Amino acid sequence: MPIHNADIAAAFTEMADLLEIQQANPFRIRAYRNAARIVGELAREVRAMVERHEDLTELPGIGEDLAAKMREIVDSGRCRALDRLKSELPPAIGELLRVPGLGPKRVRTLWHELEVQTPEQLARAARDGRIRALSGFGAKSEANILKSVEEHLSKARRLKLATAAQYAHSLVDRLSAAQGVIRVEVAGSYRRARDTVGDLDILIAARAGSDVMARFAACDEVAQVLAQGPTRAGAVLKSGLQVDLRVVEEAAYGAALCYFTGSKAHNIALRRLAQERGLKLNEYGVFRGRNRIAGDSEGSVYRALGLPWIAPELREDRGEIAAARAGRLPRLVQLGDLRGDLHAHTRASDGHHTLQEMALAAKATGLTYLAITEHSRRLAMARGLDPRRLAEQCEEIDRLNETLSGIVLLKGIEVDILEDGSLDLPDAALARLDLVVGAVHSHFDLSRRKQTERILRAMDHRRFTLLAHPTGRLIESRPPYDVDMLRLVRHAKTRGCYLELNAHPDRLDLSDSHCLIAKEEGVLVSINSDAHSREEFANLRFGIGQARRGWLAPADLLNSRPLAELRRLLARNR
DNA sequence: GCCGTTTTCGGCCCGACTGTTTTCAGTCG
Repeated sequence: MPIHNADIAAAFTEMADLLEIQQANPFRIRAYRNAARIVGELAREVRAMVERHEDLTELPGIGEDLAAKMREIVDSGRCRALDRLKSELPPAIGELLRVPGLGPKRVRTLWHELEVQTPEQLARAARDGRIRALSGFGAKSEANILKSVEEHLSKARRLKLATAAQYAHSLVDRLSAAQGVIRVEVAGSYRRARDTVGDLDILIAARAGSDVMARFAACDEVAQVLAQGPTRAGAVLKSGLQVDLRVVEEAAYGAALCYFTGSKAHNIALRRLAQERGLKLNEYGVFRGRNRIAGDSEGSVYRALGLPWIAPELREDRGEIAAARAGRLPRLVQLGDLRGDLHAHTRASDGHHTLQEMALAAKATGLTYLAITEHSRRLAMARGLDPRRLAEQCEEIDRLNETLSGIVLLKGIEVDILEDGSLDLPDAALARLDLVVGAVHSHFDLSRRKQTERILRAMDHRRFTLLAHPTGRLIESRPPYDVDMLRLVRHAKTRGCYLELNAHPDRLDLSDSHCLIAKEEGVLVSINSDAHSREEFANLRFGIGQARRGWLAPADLLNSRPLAELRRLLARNR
């Protein structure tokens, strides 16, 4: 089986877990965790780099040792150092570190004293009352551990960004109304627009004596308060979502926002930068000795470190600090940069509104053109169009365009890419369309080679313009199909076609790192809603968030172009 | 284990909260 970056990342994470339980040098552990993150987010396949004898130590955080381990994993599928560690420790003990409240020390104690090696054994030990007798533990710890391990076993999943947004809005409204509150903002991975969030981090600037903490604890959504101090609190909502609250004075708001937004890796890099300049950065500000020299706004914090402000979506320690230093941060795309949307459905297939209703909704969203792209006949479930119905819709669009103002409908199709890479409609049916959006809706489990070649072949079709949701993933429910994205991107470049960033919050496909590949290879991306109803144009904002995480600027997009330029770009490969 | 406009050795981010601790260790973010 070929080795993918995720396999290497998993091996390094396991190394870190096991080393942590062995109480190895914490910086060595960090090096493995850091490497796991770097490899996991890497746009290019390590396997391909090894085959081309590229120098892996060029990657940040990868030195001679880790490079050798990466080569070993690629070549043999194994890592002897990891095997050795696994032979010294119970095989699955790293899993215990995932239980909240347990760190390496406690896991080690539980293992040595009670022979606990799995979450199931941990739950049993807690129920039997054996944990409270251990030194450093007590009845309260035992109860907490039981609760967390039971939750862990029932698998608390991450929430999709759009779902978290609903809870976030309601909490922010509630907390804003508390006495003495000046500002409220959701920070964390939510603010960085990650596609899923594990918890909500809410930051509040408040005057002394504010009752916001008490208000928070008394919110009716709160199921359980986990921790509560004067400046910090944590709670679990009835929905299962965890919320962490932090209250700061106004003068420290910017530093706290920065700290609470993360990512952790970005924060560490910033603090190191502060150190180099003889400064100290914490959540209260930037300090020279005891003097706070910045902290009321994020801008002041970055300025004190000699940097321009960095957008939250870039704060992943993926080169943004170096780019900021060099004055080379991209001007990230914003919702207002979108001129149109190239993927939407109506009642003709599985949408809920008429052509006219969709056109007016798109116009109200601020768009100037909208491509109607129904499913093709193979997707019978979605009432996919055959050539006759497609021709009828084209005529209807022509008629409607004569009456519309401020918005132009484009004629398109979301045609199925069949298993062999051919398209689900004949050439003649596609010929009169403004664009042909191709999509994979079946045979998700082909081998990487077959899946890749299937899509390459579809791109070879002279009418093909845009690849919809390129990996087919459904967040938290269906993994992406196995495909060589770099090859797809390069082929799109030579064929003069484009890639979609599907903005539906269940998809967000292209992902952020795939956007980076497209940008580097010079292939334009179209951020499309895939709207099946008028309301779903609002999803475009999630696509914008993902595009910003992928460093995309307006110039990297297809649908930031005015209609005339778009038409030229669509015609390029005809 | 990585890294280097002081360095190939000696650093490596910083603080809050909990529980069990009588002064702090462990965990978390």
